[in-house]
Amino acid sequence: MKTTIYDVAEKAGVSISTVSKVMNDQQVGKKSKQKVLKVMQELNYKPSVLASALTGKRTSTIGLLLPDLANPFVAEMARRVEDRAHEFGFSLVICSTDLNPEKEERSVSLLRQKSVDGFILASAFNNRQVIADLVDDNIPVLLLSESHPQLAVNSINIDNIVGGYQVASHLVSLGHTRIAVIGEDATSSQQRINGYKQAFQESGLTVHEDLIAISDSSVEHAQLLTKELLNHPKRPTAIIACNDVLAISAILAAREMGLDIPKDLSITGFDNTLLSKSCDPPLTTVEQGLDKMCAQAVDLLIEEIEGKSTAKQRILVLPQLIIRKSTDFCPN
Amino acid sequence: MKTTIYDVAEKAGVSISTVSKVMNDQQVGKKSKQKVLKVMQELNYKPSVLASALTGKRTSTIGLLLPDLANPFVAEMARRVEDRAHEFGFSLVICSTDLNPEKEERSVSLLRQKSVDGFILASAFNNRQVIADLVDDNIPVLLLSESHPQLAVNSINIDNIVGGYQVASHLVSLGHTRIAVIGEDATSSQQRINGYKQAFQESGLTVHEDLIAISDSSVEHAQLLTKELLNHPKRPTAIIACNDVLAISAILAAREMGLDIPKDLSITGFDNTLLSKSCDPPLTTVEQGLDKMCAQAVDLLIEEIEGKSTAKQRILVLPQLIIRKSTDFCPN
DNA sequence: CGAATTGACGAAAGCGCTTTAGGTAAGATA
DNA sequence: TATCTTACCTAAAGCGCTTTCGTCAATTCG
Repeated sequence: MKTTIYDVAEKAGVSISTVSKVMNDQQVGKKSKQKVLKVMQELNYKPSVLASALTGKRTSTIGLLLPDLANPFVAEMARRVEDRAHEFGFSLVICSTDLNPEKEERSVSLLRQKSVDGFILASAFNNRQVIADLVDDNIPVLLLSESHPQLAVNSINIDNIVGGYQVASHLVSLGHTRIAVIGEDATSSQQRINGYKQAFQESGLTVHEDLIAISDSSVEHAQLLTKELLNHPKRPTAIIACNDVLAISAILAAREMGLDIPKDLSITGFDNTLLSKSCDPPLTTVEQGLDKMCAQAVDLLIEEIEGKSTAKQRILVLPQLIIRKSTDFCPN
Repeated sequence: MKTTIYDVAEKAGVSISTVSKVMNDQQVGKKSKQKVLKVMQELNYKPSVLASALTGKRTSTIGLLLPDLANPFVAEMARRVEDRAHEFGFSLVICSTDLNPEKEERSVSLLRQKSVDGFILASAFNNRQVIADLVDDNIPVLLLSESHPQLAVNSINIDNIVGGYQVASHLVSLGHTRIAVIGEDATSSQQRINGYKQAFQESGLTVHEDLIAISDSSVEHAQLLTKELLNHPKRPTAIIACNDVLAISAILAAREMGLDIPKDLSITGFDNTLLSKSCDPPLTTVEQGLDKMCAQAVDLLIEEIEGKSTAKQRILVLPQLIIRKSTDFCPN
């Protein structure tokens, strides 16, 4: 039998209200307070979050929704969010959505039943209606590394357009003109692609829409798409992948076709994950200030949860190009 | 204001007990049942997990503790556990412990306050006392990919000995007789090394203890050790690394010494991570059957949570050798 | 046709906590 | 001494749900 507030009250010879007040730092006589604290110690009493949440207090739990926890970049983000959340005594319930709008809805609905205090939607979240409902119902939400400009929601993001622009400019400066892109069905990919297009246009190059492919984020599919891109009558000399995992898939596919990276084909990633350093060759990629972003995200959400927040914010962080060995001059 | 069971009851013209019974599939007259269901629909009523848990039901939440969510291998595990848990309507609260016994304790304590239904301790968990307490308090626990033979706890693991044996046998069958090993200071490495020794003895080969090195798991140290091993007066023709990261470090080190993999030196990994496919050359390694392990883990834990479980089990899963390009016949 | 059985339903207690309203004893005021 | 304040503390209601128990009407049987 778990020890309850009643056990403490009885053993300390006070009423449960007094015990409750001690726990919540409300006015209590010094003597009673000491006694109660001592008994709590002795009984190793831990109040039930369930019960206290039922009476209107927080659960100190936040729901973290992300596309796929198995994606190293996403996992890294989750870890950082987790650390910051723990600092405030919050825990994380994590759900992978696979970018599937129904899963997204189910997860949010489930977590709402479990009374999480707020949500962080990280990396990508497609079901806009669900977000809107959350906002309507006054449940704190924050978009991390994902944006829905239509919605009045706190969000914190890297500037994906700049990121795409940086990568594309880098390749262009190496002499590439036929550059393929492989992205995911997510806003961030779209924005990165837009940046790429801008860089192209600025350099007076034409964008070939048939060199832009959208993967469903499985490794197999990405490889398939890569091969298709490389079989294009006028084979591209570089591929911009919208994240590191896609980039690695592309490397594998290219290698299977007998191509040397970066001699025959330059490939760039995005996110600067662990993978990008340890793969062969190490990836040229884009670093997001993940650490700061995640911390800020948690801070902002918790502020909103605790009702201290002012107006909604939309924060943009600037990315940074990291040049490694997967890009080289355009062959011939 | 969230809609509660009272709202439903009132609108349906029945008592809250009837509504509750409908939700819990207890005997209720057909007419009332239809009516209640309809009203629940209309009001989009979702019962509060908090409230129902307070009256003795499950929270349908399990605590997943792991060393570091940012580690891709661990994250992959987490994802699989998550998927299986979701199938049963359970969610996951995830905590990284960094193998720090105090963090381990804090996390468990916090999650207990939040009334999770059970715990999965994955990959590694050092604070044995905490596990013992959990067992004493009859809270379901399961060790995944980690074992504490002293404790009567459900656990599920790969058979590391067999894994080591498979790898060593493979190399022996390729004609190698001087095989070095590089592992970490962990039970799993020890067991893998034992398997290697068994394979050697069975083949009538002698184990040279001076060809076994233990790395502190930093990439640099692993490379240093590799070089030392390769500078041994009688240079080994193969290296067994106890995980993929170590294997890749070894590859890099060997390459720096001008050796060709696998012509001059065969190298094997362990875990069959993404890395092992994407590195050059792709690693011969050992697949753990993660998918099945994780699913089984969840199944077992939930059985225990629902009280359907019989005795505690200790399950060993057999690993599978994956032969890629990093191993070849013994030179000369 | 009366008695016994059965099924449907609701009143109410209880889960562990917070919070409000109110009571009591001690000290302050005059 | 009589009246007012404070300072502490508690009883009790309430959060949203489950569950036990009792009531009542419909059904069955002798």
